Amino acid sequence: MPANDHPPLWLRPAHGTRGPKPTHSRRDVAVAGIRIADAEGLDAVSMRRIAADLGTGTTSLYRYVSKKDDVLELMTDEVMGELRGTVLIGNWRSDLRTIARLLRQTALRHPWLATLSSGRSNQGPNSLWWMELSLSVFDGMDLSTDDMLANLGTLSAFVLGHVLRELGDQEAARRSGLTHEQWMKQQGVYGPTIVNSGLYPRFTRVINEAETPHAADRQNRGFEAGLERILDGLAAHLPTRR
Amino acid sequence: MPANDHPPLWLRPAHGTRGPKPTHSRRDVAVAGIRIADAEGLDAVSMRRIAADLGTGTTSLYRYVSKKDDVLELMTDEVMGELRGTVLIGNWRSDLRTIARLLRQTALRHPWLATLSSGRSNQGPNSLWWMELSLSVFDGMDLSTDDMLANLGTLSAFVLGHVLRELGDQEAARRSGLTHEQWMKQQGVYGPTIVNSGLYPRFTRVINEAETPHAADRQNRGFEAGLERILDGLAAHLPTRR
DNA sequence: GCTAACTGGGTACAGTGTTCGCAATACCGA
DNA sequence: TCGGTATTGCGAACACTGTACCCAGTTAGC
Repeated sequence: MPANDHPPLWLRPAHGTRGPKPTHSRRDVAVAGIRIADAEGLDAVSMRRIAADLGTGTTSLYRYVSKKDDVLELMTDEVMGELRGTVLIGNWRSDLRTIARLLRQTALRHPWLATLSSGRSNQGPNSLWWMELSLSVFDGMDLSTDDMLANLGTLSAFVLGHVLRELGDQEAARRSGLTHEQWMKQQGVYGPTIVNSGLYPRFTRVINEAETPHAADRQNRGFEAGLERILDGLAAHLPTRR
Repeated sequence: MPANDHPPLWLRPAHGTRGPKPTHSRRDVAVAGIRIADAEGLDAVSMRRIAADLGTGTTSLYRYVSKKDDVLELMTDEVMGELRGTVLIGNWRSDLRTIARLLRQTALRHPWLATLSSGRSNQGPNSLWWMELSLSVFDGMDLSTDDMLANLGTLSAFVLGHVLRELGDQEAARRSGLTHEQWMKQQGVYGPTIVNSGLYPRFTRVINEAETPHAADRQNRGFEAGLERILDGLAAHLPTRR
């Protein structure tokens, strides 16, 4: 058992009672990190950079946080705070749809969020609040906790996976300076090679037909379609009503 | 349009025809990277480390590859090669199930794979072959390419998302030196705080009931259950048979 | 055989996260 | 009111990272 040398972030008091009052707060650190990540990507978020934006010394940040991962956790939970105020109407299908859409929108607004929340699950107050709200969808239905978690897990796995692919496509298109259609059409100069090889007839067809109209909101429609299919699938195994 | 200073990996010839024969191959580099990543995690994969394992100079690697991202792409495609030889039986539901399971098993065997394939889509020959195989599931059904992509997208988004969560849980448990049950039960010493706060009654119930028997294969059952629900959902919108 | 292309690899540079030590500060108990 | 002590801010330093640049040695094509 490799004893953690640092106690978990959310257990440690934000600051002591003895010495001088801290100049900033954990929230300041999180907000600065979010601003940088939104504007320049997650890679631009470094301790030195955050400190510079905050106008403080680099290693002063370690008074608020014991490792960089803590900063990322703070950022994640701060963003999850944007979901506070969400109200559900009491119909599981409609509520799960709302949850999925809000999650996606938040993740698209902060393109680094999905990457971060891929791995570890956040324990911050806002994340816990969101978890609690999500669980409340099943209030009154007679489900085991395992079933509730399985349902939520399936849904959020879909949302997470879908958003990650959306963002991947966006970045690929952006970094080649092409629109989605142009990019699909020639796959970054690689397309012709794929087509000409003759090895991938079906994929070739996908490339060639990639110029359907209104492709701008293809992602939206793809998400909505997938979401409905998932809700259909869940419905088949859930009590009929509530 | 930020012109790419480096041509795409798969377009450049692996080596020239003029000078001395290269000592190693791209494949050697990929395999070395995979060995390191499997054994010590993705963070342990550095250019210096790969070079050391290969018994060559660090910067010599840049004869095979123009940036580290290329190495990661090579690693991904090499692993996708493990899926060659997959045979489908011609029933879409059964075939999609096979695809999802194989994808998950591969991603669990190489815990870094899901993280990598989150973002950009791989263009390597093995990845293309797998894409082609996946598309072949819909042979004979009369689907638009958009529908085919939407279906595959929903499925693979679920697999990716689910595997990422599995791996996240595994690592969280491993890094705290606890079993999944113990970890769920006390959330790394944080659980009691959550419970005592009284703010999260539903989540508290989840924590308290987290000690169901046979929890070892909970992930397996969760995956299979979610998978079937997704297939159910797809079935509702697909032509009846093939 | 000569030239041009190519490979191997050392050096160097600008970053990174994080530990350590020290001065300044402000609360707590006496 | 006055130490004593916990706490903050922060510069210096360390061990890393990816990779651009350079040069020597090697081989294929003309």
